[in-house]
Amino acid sequence: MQTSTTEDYLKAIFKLSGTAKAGVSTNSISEELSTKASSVSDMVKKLADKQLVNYIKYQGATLTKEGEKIALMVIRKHRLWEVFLVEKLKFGWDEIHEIAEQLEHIRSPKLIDKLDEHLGFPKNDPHGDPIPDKNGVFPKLKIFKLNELKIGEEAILTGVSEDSKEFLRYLDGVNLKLGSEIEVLDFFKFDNSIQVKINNKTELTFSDLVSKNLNVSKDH
Amino acid sequence: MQTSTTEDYLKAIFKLSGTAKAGVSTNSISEELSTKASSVSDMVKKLADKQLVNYIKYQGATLTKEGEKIALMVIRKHRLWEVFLVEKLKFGWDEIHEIAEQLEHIRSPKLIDKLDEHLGFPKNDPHGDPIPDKNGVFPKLKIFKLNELKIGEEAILTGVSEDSKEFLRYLDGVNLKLGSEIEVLDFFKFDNSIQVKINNKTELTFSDLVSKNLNVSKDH
DNA sequence: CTAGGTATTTAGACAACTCTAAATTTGTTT
DNA sequence: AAACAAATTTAGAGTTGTCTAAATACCTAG
Repeated sequence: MQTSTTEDYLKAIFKLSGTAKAGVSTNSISEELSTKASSVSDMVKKLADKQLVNYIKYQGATLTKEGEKIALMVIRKHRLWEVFLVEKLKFGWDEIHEIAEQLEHIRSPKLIDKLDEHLGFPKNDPHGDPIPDKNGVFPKLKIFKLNELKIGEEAILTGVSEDSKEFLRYLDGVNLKLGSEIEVLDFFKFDNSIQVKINNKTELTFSDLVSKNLNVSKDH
Repeated sequence: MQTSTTEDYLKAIFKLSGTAKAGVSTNSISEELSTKASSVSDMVKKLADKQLVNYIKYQGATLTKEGEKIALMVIRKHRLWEVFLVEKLKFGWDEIHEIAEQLEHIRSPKLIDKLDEHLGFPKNDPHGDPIPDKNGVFPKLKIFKLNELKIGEEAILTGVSEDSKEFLRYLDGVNLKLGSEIEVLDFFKFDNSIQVKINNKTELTFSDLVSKNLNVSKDH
């Protein structure tokens, strides 16, 4: 059975593997986990001993099948707990991350399956990120950035990339929620701002920065 | 901020303080926590450094005000999570202890208050044990053993002393639940068995062993 | 009141993880 | 290709909590 530190490392490596296919660098892991590179070096060696990562000195780490499986289960737990915190306990989007960081390490397969059921088998967490199923499969529906849409297209908000408190509060302020419908009315090339209509009611304009951080899926 | 090991020690000392007013012995703590006496000796010294227990060599430990406060909060969390597991996730009585042992260490005051609210501010956990309120106050209502009642008295089941799986399954089998009403019909001195009527419907006889392990409170 | 057994504490070591400081590798730049 | 900077690894040590084995204190029976 692995410790919660092990789970944190695997999760970090999984997250950082997203973009690059090469090994994840020691430095990037240390940054992700707020530790020192030397600690990472040590730990990654130990994870390799346990067959959870592949590691070649100076060339970074990748997850093994087993390591990836564990990472996916931790992510599943994290996201399901986030749904619980928002849907059942009425927490705000911006308060749940640190609590879920703790809850994700609770060990009980039965617990997580019952939680999943209790929540109605949600497909996405409150940030719109997909929740792996019990076999570790992601229900991937294609996600766009709002600024990638064309004029006239409609989409629904499925998540945000940036999750600083300020940003989430701003969204709350303009009454934009997960599942809100967004229609692209116009696009201003000179500053890349975008004019939208929300839920067929409110018209407003987002800066480039905002629209880049809104994840949407096209309205079937 | 204390580690979860610290919380385990404080909880154990609190539990063991229940009966005796003298210091809790090293040996009893080591038994309660399944560690060695030498480890306890070490740890208790450290807890004393942190002002969480009073400790005199060879005379055992007692909780300080601060130590007791922490112990009560851990117990509060443990019992609230137990209620959650049974009421919301539909776990059986006999499956929840080890999961709650993990959940009790989640650190977030806001979480536990919201959970309390979500559950409707329960006064007792699924075993009938009282849940300390957010100030650490126990809602103590007097609890009797079933075999302490007199013929003709009525009471409701508030908990069990013995919580082995076998015992809990037995109770399930005879459809006895928390809150069930129990009326004492007769008492047989020769083997101390007791005849009762449950919920004004079913009549049955409990052995001495069973009735000793059923905690009830008198029906107002 | 003393011998012997039990409870407790000390001493020394280990496992998991962390850090700082120093050494080494890699890769870039001229 | 040499030299420098950045990234990475190694060495050595600290923390928390655990253990075994040995030493010590306590207590009770004779």
